Amino acid sequence: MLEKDFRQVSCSTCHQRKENLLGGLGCDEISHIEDHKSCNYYKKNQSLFIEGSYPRGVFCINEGRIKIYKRGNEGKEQIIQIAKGGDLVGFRAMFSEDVYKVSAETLEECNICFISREDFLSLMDSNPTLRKGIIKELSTELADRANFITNMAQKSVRERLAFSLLLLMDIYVGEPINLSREDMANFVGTATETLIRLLKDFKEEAYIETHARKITVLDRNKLMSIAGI
Amino acid sequence: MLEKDFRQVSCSTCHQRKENLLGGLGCDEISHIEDHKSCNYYKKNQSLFIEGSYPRGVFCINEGRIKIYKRGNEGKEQIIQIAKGGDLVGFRAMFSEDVYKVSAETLEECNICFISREDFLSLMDSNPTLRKGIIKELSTELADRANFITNMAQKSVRERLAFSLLLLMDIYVGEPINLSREDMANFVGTATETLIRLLKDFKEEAYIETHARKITVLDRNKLMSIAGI
DNA sequence: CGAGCGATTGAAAAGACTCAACCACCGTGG
DNA sequence: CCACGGTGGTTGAGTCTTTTCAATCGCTCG
Repeated sequence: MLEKDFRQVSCSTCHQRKENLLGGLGCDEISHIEDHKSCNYYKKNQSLFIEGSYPRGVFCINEGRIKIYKRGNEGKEQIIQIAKGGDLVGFRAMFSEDVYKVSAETLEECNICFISREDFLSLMDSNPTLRKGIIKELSTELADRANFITNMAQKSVRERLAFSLLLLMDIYVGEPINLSREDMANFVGTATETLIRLLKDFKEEAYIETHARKITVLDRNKLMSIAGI
Repeated sequence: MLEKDFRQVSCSTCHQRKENLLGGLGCDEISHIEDHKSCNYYKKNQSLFIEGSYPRGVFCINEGRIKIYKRGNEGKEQIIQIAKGGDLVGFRAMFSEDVYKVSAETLEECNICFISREDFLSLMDSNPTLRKGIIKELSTELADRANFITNMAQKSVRERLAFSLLLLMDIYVGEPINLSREDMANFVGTATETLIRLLKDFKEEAYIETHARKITVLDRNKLMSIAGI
């Protein structure tokens, strides 16, 4: 269904760009990126980058969703974040001058542009708006992660699931949440079986409904009260 | 013992500054800060800032340790980070143009300088080195927190305790770890009683020794293997 | 010396995980 | 067209870690 979009995207007309961190660029800057970026189609479950490799640039998601995750000692994934169209991904490691500490993989078919490290950094040097946007973004995510840590440490799995479903609603706007049970468990931070049992509870209590793997939230307020918001 | 340091500190001779993010400042910049900063002595358990308030500047710790924490729904603290002499604290919320999402409180007697928001931001505008340092710091902490989240989600309390003790060794260099059991439990993310029981285990297995509340690590390697490093 | 807080211990309960089995759907190849 | 194999989803049962609640201890500070 997305076939029409799976081709070279133009930054100058890209609606995603206008809303994201690159929204404040000038015409000359855009045309420079336009000439230097590459634009690629990704299949489901394809890797963008993996933990331990060196960053070569940033990914600008045009269409599709990707998971950012970290592997624990037993190889189990912990999903840290799910990014969607419009999000910039992979720039953190570039700044820390270190290898990636997380991995990124598509959750569905994606269309993603790539801007090289050099181009992006020089853009940042010359554009204070972009710079401030990046710093603000980093700071906001830092606060999000402090919250994530606190949730992990103090909330029950049931509470975390409610919280996660609310987060996922903002990532799957206007469509049902569509994640494998395993990915969802790795996002909530629990075992797949536990996740399934709790989803069943929520379904029986009519907070959500499911069609195959797809989940629709029916009672947002109730989930908020369970999550403790 | 620290009485001698509890007075006005000079940035130009401050050893902490030379090692931290402000190490790359020029003479004129330093003297400007020198004139505008304030320097304060804090007692133990004093608050630097609390969640929900607006940031008015950054704190530069000259001496002493502070905890950065977030309160969960039941009011329980989750310690996100422990900062020590030389660390800059409280600048993240300044960039996100939002209220603090965490609180900060001294763990012991401290000597802390304060630089106003305006001074710090103008310094950042004019000094690319500082700017890059800040961005790098934010990125590094983001990676640390991804790791923290993964630990919380996947490791047992025993493993997390071993990991936390190793982190604390780097914060209490050359002296025993000195935290209340409750603070330590809130750092590890567990109940105080559970923490105490596990400390007892570690003591019986001779990985650590304790004198009153103070903890000395005896077998670093063993802790590393327990933590899974 | 007494109050009170932090530290410690014990016992019971609860939450979550593991393991094992089963089901359901889907695409493939005969 | 259908049997087959495989993956992902679901369920059950038992176990174990961790929490909770309650009680005691011990030290420090007025």
